[in-house]
Amino acid sequence: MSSAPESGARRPHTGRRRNEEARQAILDAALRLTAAAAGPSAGGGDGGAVSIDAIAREARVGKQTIYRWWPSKSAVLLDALASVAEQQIPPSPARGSLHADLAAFLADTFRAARREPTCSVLHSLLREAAQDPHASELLRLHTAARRAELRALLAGHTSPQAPGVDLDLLVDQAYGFFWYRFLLGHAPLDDAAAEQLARSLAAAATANLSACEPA
Amino acid sequence: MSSAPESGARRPHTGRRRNEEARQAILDAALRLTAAAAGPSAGGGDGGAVSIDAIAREARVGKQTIYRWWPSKSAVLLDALASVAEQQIPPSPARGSLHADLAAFLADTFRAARREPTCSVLHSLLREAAQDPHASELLRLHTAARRAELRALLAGHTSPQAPGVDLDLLVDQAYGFFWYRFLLGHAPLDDAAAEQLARSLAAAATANLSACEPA
DNA sequence: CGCTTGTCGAGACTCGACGTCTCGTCAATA
DNA sequence: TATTGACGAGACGTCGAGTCTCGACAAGCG
Repeated sequence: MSSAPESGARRPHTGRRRNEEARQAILDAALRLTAAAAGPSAGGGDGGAVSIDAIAREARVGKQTIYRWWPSKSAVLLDALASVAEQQIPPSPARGSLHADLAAFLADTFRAARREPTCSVLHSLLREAAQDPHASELLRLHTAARRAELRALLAGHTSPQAPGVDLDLLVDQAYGFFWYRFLLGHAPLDDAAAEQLARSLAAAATANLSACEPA
Repeated sequence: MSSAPESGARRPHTGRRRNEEARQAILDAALRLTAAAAGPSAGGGDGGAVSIDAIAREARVGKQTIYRWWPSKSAVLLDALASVAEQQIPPSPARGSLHADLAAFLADTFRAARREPTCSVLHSLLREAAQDPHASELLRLHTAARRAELRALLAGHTSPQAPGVDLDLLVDQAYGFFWYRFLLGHAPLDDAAAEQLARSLAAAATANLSACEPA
């Protein structure tokens, strides 16, 4: 994440400066290769493995230059994703009903995850997260902001402190659904799915703590 | 999966037979090592990487003996998991309310995933699934039965063919929630979580297609 | 009994990736 | 101008996957 390390105690910073072009080249190469490895023909985008060596070669950069600024491949991918995601997801729209806001939020999320190179990078990130607890932590931190957005959206629509409704539970239902389908690919993550999921979550959120037994 | 390959056209089967002890030793070694690699002290159970070489060494078996019968490490782990899961999850209990049945089902699932060596093996499986589409397919197939159980449970309680309620959506919400928390580990998968998730899903299932706008 | 077939344990082998290390070079500061 | 530190390039050690070969062994068949 921290591609610009904390200069901490205001060091005089003698010596050669960091090459900004190299940084961009590395990030771009990571995006390009990850998307390409997903298969130029197959649109699946499962993000075939991309090695650090390949990124360095593609970026015309020494491998050490990567390891000097990023602790792991996950960190590089996360930075690369951040450089793309800035102009990916539109800001939260006007406030309508809970169901409408939810549907819009989820549809935006799903749509961003369908686009390249985001799709392939997310796959690679998921792979790293499953492998390395440290990468898992990084991914958690990186998605925390978006999670908080969803949580705030839910909180803004439910009755204040309605007991029996755990917002974190709903957030995990939403993002769990997303990552689950994203990983397994057994069902689509399209606008229809976003719409249905929004309806389901809205129903769960509004049914506060009333006993749910239909009989 | 097919540790007993299709004999197909009824071959006469000349030559030495498969060593059943070796098969068991491999499965046991896979379970033992995966659980051990998770950290004997730390109860996290994130399932540190276990190599095929290590399994072969632990099982006192040639590496080729593993590759002869299983196509990949995932297949070995899946078989090992299956040999454990048989006596892990109790059969579906008596039918009560939707909420009660759901809570019982989820609690059983979560509980099984907390036990060793299941926990570590699931982590390894998740890692493999994220890496290799083929492993992902294997995992999907292996969990299909349990998914179908949950789907049947839901179908048995909801009004027949209630429009607007997509059972697959609910199943993905449940299992997505499970895998999401299992991967990230940011929140517990305990009985309380199962109870809350059951309530949320039951609410979503019973609120059929009525417009969910509270306003 | 031998011959054939196919598995067994063991280990050497290639291949690819990770991460470290060392060059000689180059830019910026002091 | 000397020092400092990033730069490209690439060698290196390590590890795991998967393949291959080897001699030994166990079954069926003639």
